[in-house]
Amino acid sequence: MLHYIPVALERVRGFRDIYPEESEPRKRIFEVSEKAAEVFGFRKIEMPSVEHMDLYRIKSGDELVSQCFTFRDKGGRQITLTPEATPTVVRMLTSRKDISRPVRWYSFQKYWRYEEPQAGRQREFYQFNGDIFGPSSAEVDAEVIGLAAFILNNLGLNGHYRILINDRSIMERVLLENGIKDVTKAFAIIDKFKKTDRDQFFLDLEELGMPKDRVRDFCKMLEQVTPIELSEGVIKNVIHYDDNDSQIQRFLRLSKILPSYSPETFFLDLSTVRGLAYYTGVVFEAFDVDGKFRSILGGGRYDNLAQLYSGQNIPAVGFGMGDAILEMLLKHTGLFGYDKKEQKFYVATPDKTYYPSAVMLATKIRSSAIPAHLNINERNMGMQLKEANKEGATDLIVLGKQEFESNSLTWKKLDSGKQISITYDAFLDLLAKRGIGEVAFPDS
RNA sequence: GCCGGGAUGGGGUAGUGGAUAUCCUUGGGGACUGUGGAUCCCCGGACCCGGGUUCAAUUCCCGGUCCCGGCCCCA
Repeated sequence: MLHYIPVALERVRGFRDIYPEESEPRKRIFEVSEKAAEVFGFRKIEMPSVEHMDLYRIKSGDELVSQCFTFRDKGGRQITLTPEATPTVVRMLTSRKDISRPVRWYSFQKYWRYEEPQAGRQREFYQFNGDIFGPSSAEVDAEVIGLAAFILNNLGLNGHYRILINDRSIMERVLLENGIKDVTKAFAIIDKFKKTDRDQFFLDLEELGMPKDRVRDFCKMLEQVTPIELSEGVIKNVIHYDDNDSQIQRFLRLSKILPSYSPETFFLDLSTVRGLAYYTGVVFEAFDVDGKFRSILGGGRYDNLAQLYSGQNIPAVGFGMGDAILEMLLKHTGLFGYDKKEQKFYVATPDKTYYPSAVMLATKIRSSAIPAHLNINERNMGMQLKEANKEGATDLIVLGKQEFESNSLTWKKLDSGKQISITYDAFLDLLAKRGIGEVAFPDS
């Protein structure tokens, strides 16, 4: 007697089952992102699902460490499921000294975080990651940010999102000019600007040393979101610089390049600073235009991280993009579909005696990369027709006694109902000739 | 880790301190042994778990679990 234990079959909290209805549209996210990265010249890397805990202790705070899925291996080492890509990518890069630069790498894999699940946040998620290591020009920044936009545009999201851009090195100077000493702390506060109550925000800034009479103007400045090509006007108002100021010139150059990747997509937003401590230059974040969701992707320049891990000085810029918000946004905008209308055969067998011949035929069709279903149940012809429709077949082949004896096939288009008889060899001929398209139906 | 709201077949739901728990859908089978998505018929399938109150709990109370959302955080 078999007993079943219902409790043991429950899904683990924060993890999700993905059925074909979801998995198929999701496939588009992966295909589009990876294809985009490849046409930009990025090459794919694959990373382990586990790392030594110490890899994250080096650069991250207790927060991240406390969110890790950790365990001890049989040798007592502390191991964790990877919570993010960057440390591993940097580890992989610095442990190989023979790789020529610039290095363009992308990856798209699973990560784990032990935190409370909520909208767009699970304990297991996929993240796309794209980075360029080596040169640190504005052109490199632009290429990475351009890739982010290219992916979203190719998913059909053009006009549904915008990418907010800022530069931390410039912001740092702005803050210093406004009397703030602890810049890191200020970044953390500004990062929450959009969520914080205005009066509280004023107090926080004053506490960090900003004179009372500056606070209001500073706030106004943070509220502005300006098309990136108009950056110069904004920057002139917030900081003193001359023509030899390389940081400023670099950012202005970036703002001239970006619109060529995608017009009306990029905006200067001084309140975008990102919470992470290790960003050193440009930072950026993509949001849906309605502001309904959390950020779709985020990244920036992190020139010091390789130094921290290995002593090597390797400038870097990159971004990460999770699957969850993207999926929510695609659903919201009606773009979460995958109706690839491709040809699909159903091979019906009124008489199971000839089933082996049907298999041979299906194998020929399948070898041409066209899906073919076989009638693997005991069913009468009526049921087989119904099943063919249900499975989304476009074409029906009948292979029974009549066909077998005359060395032919009955071929029916399911949308029009048109039906012909064709010799087996003629069909194979059409199959062999089909190029990229469908197997042509000889319309009389 | 903290806060709020939930939980009835696979999905969506109705309802109840007591009797065979409602309806729709999905799924399986048939009407239909060589040709259509329809229709009709039949079948399967649920009160999250544990404790308490009660003669009696799916219903009321408490705890847990999970789900949804928020906080923290956002690499």
